[in-house]
Amino acid sequence: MISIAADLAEMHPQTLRMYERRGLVHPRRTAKNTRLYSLADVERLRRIQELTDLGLNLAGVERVLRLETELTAALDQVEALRRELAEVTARIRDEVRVAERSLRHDLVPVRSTAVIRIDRRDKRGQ
Amino acid sequence: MISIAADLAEMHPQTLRMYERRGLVHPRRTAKNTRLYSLADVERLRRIQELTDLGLNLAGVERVLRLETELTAALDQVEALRRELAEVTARIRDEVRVAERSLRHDLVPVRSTAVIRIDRRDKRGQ
DNA sequence: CCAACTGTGACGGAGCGTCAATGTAT
DNA sequence: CATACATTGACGCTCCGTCACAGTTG
Repeated sequence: MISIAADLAEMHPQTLRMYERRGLVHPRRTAKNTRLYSLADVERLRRIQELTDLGLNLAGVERVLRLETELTAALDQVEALRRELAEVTARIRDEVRVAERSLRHDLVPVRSTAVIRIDRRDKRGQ
Repeated sequence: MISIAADLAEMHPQTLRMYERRGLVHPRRTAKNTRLYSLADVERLRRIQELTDLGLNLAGVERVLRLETELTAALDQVEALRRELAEVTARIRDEVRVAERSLRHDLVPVRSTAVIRIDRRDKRGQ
């Protein structure tokens, strides 16, 4: 299995063994100690090659890979929070509109203070 | 100025010059071409030393530093969004409470539908 | 003239990829 | 027996930190 993984990643098998020894990849092992590389492993190997081609050290590659995962996680979190915030603001706007309409229609003889207050919040919320 | 910077960073002046040539640090220059290191530069030098002590390549150091700034920016953004979201939810809760109170106090003979609708939103909002 | 800066060139150690040798299982 | 895997040792190449030398400036 290491030969085809090396072929897919365009690297020497020895290099793959070295990377495993350094803890950069963790291929599965068969019962008879043969390395088994998953497609994710091969993909990681290609990523390692990109970084080493840029002149990166193996230690640097390791740290960069870890930082990249942290960064993508943080960016995903930013995206999720953005969506949540947009959803909440949209909901409050609908909320205000519904409340306003119900007040206007159902409670015609109301004192105008409550309605005015809600209107101001709506503008500020944008 | 390079000598005291090297002393503060516990590195050889030649190393500092090399780092500048590689673009890792950008010390200011005096009129007569002498390097001037700010405290931020020295701090960056110490960070570089930490990474190289971990076995990092210079290319790796460069990339790691860039990734770290991106990561901290993303984390700061996460923090800001979190705060904003908390603020918005808190404001909508106050909003509902104020509206509810004004309805209860000012408009006693109201049809109860509007009040009930607002109450449900408040619980869901948590 | 000395001290400290600038630059460039060279040397030694370490990391890394590859090759070679040897052993084992299919 | 041939093939593919495993491990280990050794060889070059490059990177990097340091030293050495030469030129400027205060």
